[in-house]
Amino acid sequence: MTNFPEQIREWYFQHGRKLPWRETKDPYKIWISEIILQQTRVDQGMEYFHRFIKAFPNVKSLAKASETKLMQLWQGLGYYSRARNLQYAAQTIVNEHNATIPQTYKKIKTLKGIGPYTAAAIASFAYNLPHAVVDGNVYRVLSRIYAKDIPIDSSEGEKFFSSLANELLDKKDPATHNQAIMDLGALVCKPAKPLCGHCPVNLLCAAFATGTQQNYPVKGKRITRKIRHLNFLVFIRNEQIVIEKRSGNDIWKGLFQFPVFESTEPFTTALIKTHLKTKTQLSVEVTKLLEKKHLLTHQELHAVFFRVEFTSAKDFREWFNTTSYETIALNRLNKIPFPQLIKKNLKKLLPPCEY
DNA sequence: AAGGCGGGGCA
DNA sequence: TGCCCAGCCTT
Repeated sequence: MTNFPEQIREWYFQHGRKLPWRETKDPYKIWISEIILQQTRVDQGMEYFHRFIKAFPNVKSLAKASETKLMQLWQGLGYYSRARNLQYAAQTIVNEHNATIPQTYKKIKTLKGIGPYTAAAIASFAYNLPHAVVDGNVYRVLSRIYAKDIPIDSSEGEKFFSSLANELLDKKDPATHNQAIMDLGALVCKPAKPLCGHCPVNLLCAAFATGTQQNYPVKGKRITRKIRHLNFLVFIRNEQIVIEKRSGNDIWKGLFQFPVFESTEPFTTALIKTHLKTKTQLSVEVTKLLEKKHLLTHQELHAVFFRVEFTSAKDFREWFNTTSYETIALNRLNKIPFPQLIKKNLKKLLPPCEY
């Protein structure tokens, strides 16, 4: 296996991807790209990267950004805690590191949102330090080459593949080596239908030798989807619509939504009406606008949108003043960061209007 | 050690 | 539909 690094290095120079964050040694840009690319495909993250760097070209501008602006730039990318942690880390860098990104693996890893993978990525790409990256690509490549049955999502697996990756690492050029093994995973050693005929290390691969590529990597945990029923209430008055910001330890933290009631069973229009009457002591008209099933990795959301109308403006004001909701003009809705579930259905939910 | 966190692409 | 993606944080 001694020539593994040479083989993938050679292959990388010929077939590797040209990516904007590879054209620079600026640790800030590399950091941003790595956070965006956590659990995110390169294609999906590309535009976000450009917009983000344009809006926040350096650590200081990111540190002092408004939360809304931040979430707006992240809107649609998912895993929103990444954005909040990113800003938290930027503030740490400004306050404790003189606005300079730390230059050792250990110090980099103490920053919020930076784990073993991202610390190794920044350390190697920006400073050429000898730390092997271990991401989904690396797990797949190494587990196939060695036909290793240890589940990659166990602590034993993490330890095994991390130390293996570091043994194989080309210490003379860690940056290129790390890029090479990840590109090999992304372009050739793909999850389904790997292109083993084009693989520079197929003769070293135990899985290829036995035709068992599909058996690797081995995973232990199963994903189960939790079913939730979200009943969104659409209140509109005088070209204003009621919204609220999501908080707590739940999905979409920091994004906005319409007032919502969650239920264990589907809610009907009548149930919503009763529910509101108990809660507000006021009578309202309720009409169902739209039903949508929305899948997340770990949750199956059944969303129903209801239009709610108070019989009088006075009632609306009295009710509204007892809540912690906000209102926003309909024509300013595009400034508000919403989850994709809401963003994608705005046109169907609202009266014709310029948004 | 386990569970939670988005959204999109692909077979 | 299920799996995967340049993973990490909290409990």
